[in-house]
Amino acid sequence: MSFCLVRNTALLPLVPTRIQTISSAKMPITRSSFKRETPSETNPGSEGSGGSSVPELRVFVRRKRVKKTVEVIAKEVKEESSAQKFVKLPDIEDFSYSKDHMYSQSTPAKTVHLTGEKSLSQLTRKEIKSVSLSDSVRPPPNWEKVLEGIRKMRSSEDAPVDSMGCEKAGSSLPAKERRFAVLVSSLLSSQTKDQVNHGAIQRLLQNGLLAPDAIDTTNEDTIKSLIYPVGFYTRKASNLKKIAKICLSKYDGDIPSSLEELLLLPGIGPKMAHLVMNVAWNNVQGICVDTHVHRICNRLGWVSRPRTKQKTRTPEETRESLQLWLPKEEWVPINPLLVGFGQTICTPLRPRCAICAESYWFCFDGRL
DNA sequence: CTCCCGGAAA
DNA sequence: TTTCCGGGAG
Repeated sequence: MSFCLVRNTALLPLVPTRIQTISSAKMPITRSSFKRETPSETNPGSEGSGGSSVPELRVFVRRKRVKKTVEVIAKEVKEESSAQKFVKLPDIEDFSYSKDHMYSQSTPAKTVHLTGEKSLSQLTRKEIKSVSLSDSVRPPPNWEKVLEGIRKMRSSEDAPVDSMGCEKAGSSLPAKERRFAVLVSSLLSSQTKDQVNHGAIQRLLQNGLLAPDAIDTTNEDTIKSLIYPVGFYTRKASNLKKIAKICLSKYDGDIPSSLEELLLLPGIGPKMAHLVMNVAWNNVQGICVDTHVHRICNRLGWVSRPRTKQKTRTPEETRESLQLWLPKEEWVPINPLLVGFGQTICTPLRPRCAICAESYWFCFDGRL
């Protein structure tokens, strides 16, 4: 079953396959551009969320009018016929699902922005060839039950991430300082045990060095010795200085507020950038996928390489695959949940399947 | 794919 | 003693 957004954010089932052509007129495309179907008598609501599909929104764009968009489209889906290239449409504002409406049944699970100059809502009908919904991406069966089981296991066992996670950094500070603290904590936390990172942050804080101007004027060796023994402290000390300088010169002492700008900072890659967006800016651009999330999602069979059943090979692949079906309200909590689970039970080596409530039924990898 | 690094576990 | 754990960068 597919779903489609119509006016007033009502989410109604669509007939199974369909490409709707939007012709004529010059109005921007809106929710009401989608053909609306009344709920069918085949009780669409009774399906469990595990069985329902995630609509994959495809927009076919006319080639000449929107050059940049077409480039992106062509890059994403090479095997489509040259006549009709499409882009999977992610999280465009106008098309996001209303949170309180049938969220568990159908999920937007879209994150990649249309990277062209225009968002979907800015395209005119002339520029759009057609819009369709397909049901090609299905959430894994029973994912909600599995998640619930993991939550139960987590609530009875303490993981390092619970007390030391870097999202706790500087929680008592004013907003701007807090954001910087989160950024620094994220930077230091990579390749580092949570306790060690926590200690380093405390030492920086005690020395008043959790601020860009202070770091900028402090000797690199001093910083180095304060953050020791976090992993790769030498590189991190120098990255910290560079980041402080960038924050001061380009962002008025604040931290960058977009994913792209965060990624430009030395030592900040996709994992940390998403974490900082989530925690510091409270702006969910994507799932923060670290090695635990990567490993566990593959063990559970929750992610795969596009159009295959193969495991994903990198955290980035996992993130994209997971975002295709996981409801957005789970994007933030999934990280601490699975990290803790991965630290204590579903460990990379010798996972404790015997005490894992889910291993018998659901786990494909650490199976007994 | 390799390197960066310290500490913990095997 | 060796192996593993953690992201990013070249």
